[in-house]
Amino acid sequence: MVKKKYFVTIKDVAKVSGYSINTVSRALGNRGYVKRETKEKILKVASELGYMRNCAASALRTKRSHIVGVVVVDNTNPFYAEVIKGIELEAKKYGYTIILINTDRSYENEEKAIEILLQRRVEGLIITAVQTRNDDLKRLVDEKIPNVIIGSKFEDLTTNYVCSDDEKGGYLAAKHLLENNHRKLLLVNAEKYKYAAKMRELGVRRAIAEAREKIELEAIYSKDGFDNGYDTFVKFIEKSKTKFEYDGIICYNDVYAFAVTKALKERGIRIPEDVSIVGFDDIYFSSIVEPPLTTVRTDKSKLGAEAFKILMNSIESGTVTELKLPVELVVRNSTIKR
Amino acid sequence: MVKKKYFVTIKDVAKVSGYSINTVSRALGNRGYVKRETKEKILKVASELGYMRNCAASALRTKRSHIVGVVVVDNTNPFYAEVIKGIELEAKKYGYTIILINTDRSYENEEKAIEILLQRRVEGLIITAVQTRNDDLKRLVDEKIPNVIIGSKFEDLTTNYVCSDDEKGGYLAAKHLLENNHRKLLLVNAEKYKYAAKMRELGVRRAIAEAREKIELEAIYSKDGFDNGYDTFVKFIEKSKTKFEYDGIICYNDVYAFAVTKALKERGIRIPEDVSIVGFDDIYFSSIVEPPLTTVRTDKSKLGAEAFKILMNSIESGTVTELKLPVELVVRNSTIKR
DNA sequence: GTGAAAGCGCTAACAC
DNA sequence: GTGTTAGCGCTTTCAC
Repeated sequence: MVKKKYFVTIKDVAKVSGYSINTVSRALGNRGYVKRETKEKILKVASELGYMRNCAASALRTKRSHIVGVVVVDNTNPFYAEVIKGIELEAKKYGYTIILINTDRSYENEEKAIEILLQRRVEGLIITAVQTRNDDLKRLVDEKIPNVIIGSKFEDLTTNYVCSDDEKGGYLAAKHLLENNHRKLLLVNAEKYKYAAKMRELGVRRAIAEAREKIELEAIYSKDGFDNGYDTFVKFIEKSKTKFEYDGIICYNDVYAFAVTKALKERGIRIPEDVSIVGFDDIYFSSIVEPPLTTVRTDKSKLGAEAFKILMNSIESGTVTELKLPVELVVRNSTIKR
Repeated sequence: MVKKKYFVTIKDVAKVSGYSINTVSRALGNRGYVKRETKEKILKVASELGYMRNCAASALRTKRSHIVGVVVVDNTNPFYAEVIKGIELEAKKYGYTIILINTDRSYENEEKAIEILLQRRVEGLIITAVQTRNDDLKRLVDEKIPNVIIGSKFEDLTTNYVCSDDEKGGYLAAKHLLENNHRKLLLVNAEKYKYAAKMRELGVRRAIAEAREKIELEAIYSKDGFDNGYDTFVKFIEKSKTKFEYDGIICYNDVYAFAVTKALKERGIRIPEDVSIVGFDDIYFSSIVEPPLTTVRTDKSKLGAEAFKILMNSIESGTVTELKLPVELVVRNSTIKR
């Protein structure tokens, strides 16, 4: 057995300093009236003894854990990774820490994650939802447990939301291609049940509807991830026996764009000479790949930071906020004028 | 003020079920003797009332928080992201959760992170160290707080370590180039104070020492990250007025390799025709970029999972473990026979 | 098998 | 300003 480390308690500090437990508690907690020199003496003793406050104990007493739960689909996804970073950094400023749980895209895991976090008495939850079901989230809302959903929205659920302006993003992507004389577009979208997929497609279609000329648009839908995107796209282009005829492809996100790029390159189709590609998110690697990817930039760490702030507000004052962060088109070399 | 949510306690369950607090506790905790039907009754009441155990309370009582602290340099770095995922997944299996803190490469932040986590009474810490100083880690070891260090090693610190076989990796990378008739090598390494950088270079030099022919090797050192790697490399090649003359480049990791690739492409130097490039880590994007990167694969999520298991052992039995995970050369198209 | 009582480390209410 | 007391929700002796 490892030699158990015993921590110094305020009781120890009280004994050594000669003050009562209570006075020590107040001195250490910067709260209530304590004579300045008393406080200094206590602080000195505390630091000499190596006192370290026990958060579990004070959480139990005050009913505030200063922990928030963060539930994401996959922390290795560059998008979520940035979001997490934003949350963590902001939380630090408020004296909060985060417990992170991955759901790996499974509703059951999401449910379990929430359960675990509630047992830990997190003060609130920030969730990037799996989106296949949302009973677990409904329950959160019903039980008035502060939460904010990042990146999606449920019509049947009134709660805090933070997302990017996906519709606008889709619009900008399509507009960019149209302005550069693309006429046959392909949308490689994520599955339709996803809120962001729906909104991005809506934006794309709005841009097309606004166009004076006749624009062709085809849409295909793929499960998440590079491999799924690749497979879906390859199947699609191999099904149509004719030569690849689109002059512009809008992808659900940058990872999809990488997958599409790979498939095209393998078939000798050049980017951007033969076909332009637009991504979404502007993850780190999008500026590095060849050709650098034109994409709709979302502010991922801000998404996280804002989510945290909104959560704090919700905890303090029960406010309900829906925030839509602006997006921005970043033109690089994967698109060209036709 | 938000309507405070009150949680059901075992006291409530006791009152409703008619049993004592204690019996309820035992029934719920699967511990001690409880008659089967009593237990069933209690479980039923608990679930009806929506009872949810308060971890903070039991942690206070049992002195086991079932939380481990995870301190990383940057959770968005694809390498660390995978490590975190490995830790989190393994922790879940053991009924543990993780609190994540980024240090952003600052020793002060690392120190603060550890302090915060100890206040939360985590049972142990898993740390990817900043490596510029290690007094904070020494203190952990001195105070017998279970910890494991991932990816580096301090000669003056006896504790648990998990890392990849960096020396072997460097060796494999260099060997691969040598076997393919490369004769003028460049090593674009990380800063020398980093353990992994040192070991990888050692491996590279061992391979060269074993070679029968005369091999030229130059080494340059760069701070971490794509931009730093790019700047350092560009400065290096622009300093030497002559034409770029290396036929093989070994990079500290894949991100460095991407940076080098970019700089070379911009100068019309072709990969692999003019120069071969080898990376390290095999992060997700290495197989996607053009050309797909030859690299030394490390098992990142396993690094995390093993670290967690070792931490558990250390907590339970005070064992001290040093684990070196095997690496493997993944040959792709960025290297070629000369 | 079950219950009563004490206490983990801390904070809050109320005396003094 | 400071001390006394009670109690957060749980587990752990130790009776019965």
